[in-house]
Amino acid sequence: MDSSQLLKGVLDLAVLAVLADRDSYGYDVVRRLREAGLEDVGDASVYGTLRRLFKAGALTSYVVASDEGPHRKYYGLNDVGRAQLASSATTWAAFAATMDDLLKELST
Amino acid sequence: MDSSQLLKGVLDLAVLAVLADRDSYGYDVVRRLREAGLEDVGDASVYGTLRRLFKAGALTSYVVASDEGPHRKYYGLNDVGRAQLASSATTWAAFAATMDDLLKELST
DNA sequence: GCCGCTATTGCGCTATGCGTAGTACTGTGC
DNA sequence: GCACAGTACTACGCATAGCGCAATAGCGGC
Repeated sequence: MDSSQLLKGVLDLAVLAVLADRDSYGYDVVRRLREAGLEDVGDASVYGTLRRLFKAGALTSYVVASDEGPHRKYYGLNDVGRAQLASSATTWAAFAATMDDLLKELST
Repeated sequence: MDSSQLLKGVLDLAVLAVLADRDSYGYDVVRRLREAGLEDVGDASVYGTLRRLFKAGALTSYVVASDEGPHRKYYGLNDVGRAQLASSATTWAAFAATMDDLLKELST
């Protein structure tokens, strides 16, 4: 849980944040992240993150059939996920503030 | 130069920011980063980052003898480094703003 | 039947940050 | 004079994350 996790683990946070809004499936998570501004996220990264979070016990999962294509594997937050989201969000905020401080001194 | 670099490459930015203030050597960079709030940075990571940035042509380097220990390898920004700092800082700001937006929606 | 869109999985690559160990120089205390 | 702590750097190997790419598969339109 040190901030080093944050250095690479921002995707986890982003994915959790998206799922907090509502349950979603991989393809849709990718779309929503890109719409939110993370245009460079690879689909494989998101699928990997979802599987990792699920394996870590932070997500629920259920499959839903679709009329417009193959089945969709929905993911949703459970209590563990919500806790992780809250704690990661806090860590992120602190880290971002630290970085902003560091960069702010450039102008002075 | 996509934002994916940022996901892991924040250390580069932090190191460049510290060096922008004044020339410095590895051991000192570590100290200053920790004082700035990045308490968990490993020394090996910083040394590695410095060597990588130097190899990439973003830093100058010169050795200075010291009275209080072994020699110090000082690093300083050159034009390439300053350009990289500026561009990374911009990318970081955009990325951080995006993440903050994503997280802000949690409360609504 | 083929193409494009939706949707997921698997494999291998690379870079990064980290831990640990090792080298080496200085000043202090015994 | 030597062990030791603090300073300063290097080298080796590890784990992991995100990425690119290919494969699979269902659907609708031409």
